[in-house]
Amino acid sequence: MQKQETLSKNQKIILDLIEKSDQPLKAYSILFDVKKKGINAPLQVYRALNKLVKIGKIHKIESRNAFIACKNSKCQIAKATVFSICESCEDVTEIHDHKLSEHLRDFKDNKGMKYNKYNLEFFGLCKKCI
Amino acid sequence: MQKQETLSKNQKIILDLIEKSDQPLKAYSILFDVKKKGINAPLQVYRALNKLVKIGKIHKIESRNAFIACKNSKCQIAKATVFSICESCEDVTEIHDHKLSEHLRDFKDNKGMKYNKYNLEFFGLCKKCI
DNA sequence: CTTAAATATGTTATATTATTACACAGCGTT
DNA sequence: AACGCTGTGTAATAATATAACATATTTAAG
Ligand SMILES: [Zn+2]
Ligand SMILES: [Zn+2]
Ligand SMILES: [Zn+2]
Ligand SMILES: [Zn+2]
Repeated sequence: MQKQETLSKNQKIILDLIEKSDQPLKAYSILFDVKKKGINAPLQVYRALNKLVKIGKIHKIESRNAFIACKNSKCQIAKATVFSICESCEDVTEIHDHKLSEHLRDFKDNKGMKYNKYNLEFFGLCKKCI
Repeated sequence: MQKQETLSKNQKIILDLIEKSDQPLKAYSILFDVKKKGINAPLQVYRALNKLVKIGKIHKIESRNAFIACKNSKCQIAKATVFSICESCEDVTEIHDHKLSEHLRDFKDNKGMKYNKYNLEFFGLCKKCI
């Protein structure tokens, strides 16, 4: 809650909207929804989104070009994200699995690369859609 | 090599191009390069790309909207991809790590979801860029 | 061999996603 | 006051991807 206070007007408006949705929102759908609040241009949305991603308040679902709020209060994990995505209903859930996180955090390739971030997306069918 | 034979003309042209590059190519850069071969429209490129992704000859790097050839001869793993991406020079490498693959293959969430695919992207700095 | 289904092609137009460029405002530091 | 930093507003445009339609080619079945 400490960073929340420092958000700007546009950032707050857009974060509020994303947090109210339990599913990912697309940039232009966000734009449509916030026009009534005086945000008129794509760039205003993208600027806020970029900032919110950067500080870990939201995550981008890369395979869907959509943005979802992070529910994890201790989210220093903007840099370590795992999602499950239903390919039928498009339901997206953020996964927090300690064991999996450990494995990913500790992963070393054989090229001497230094990792500071990862994003993992699982695809399949959710309970409802099986 | 058995599936290669069944590729169509456009699919072959585009796969050849991608295989000659060791780095991911973007759709419109592919389009530019294959114009001399009579492929004139984005849709012709995207159709070939979609097919090649589907049969595992290439993979899409989701965070970059780019396509890279799969070098793994036994690539039934179109549905289980891991990449390392250098955020400085944008070098991309496909990772085949047995242990990691096992963990990902065996991963079960607590929602009863049935996975059939995953994509993992590691970000950081490669040896050259550190 | 004929027919039907499935796959691929070519073309035009359009939708969707994202950034560049420019002008300026507010705030804290020096 | 001058500067750096972050944010805003606006217009224009770039980059990525798909819809819709007409036609051709390959494959599989009858
Ligand atoms: Zn999160
Ligand atoms: Zn579902
Ligand atoms: Zn591969
Ligand atoms: Zn590098």
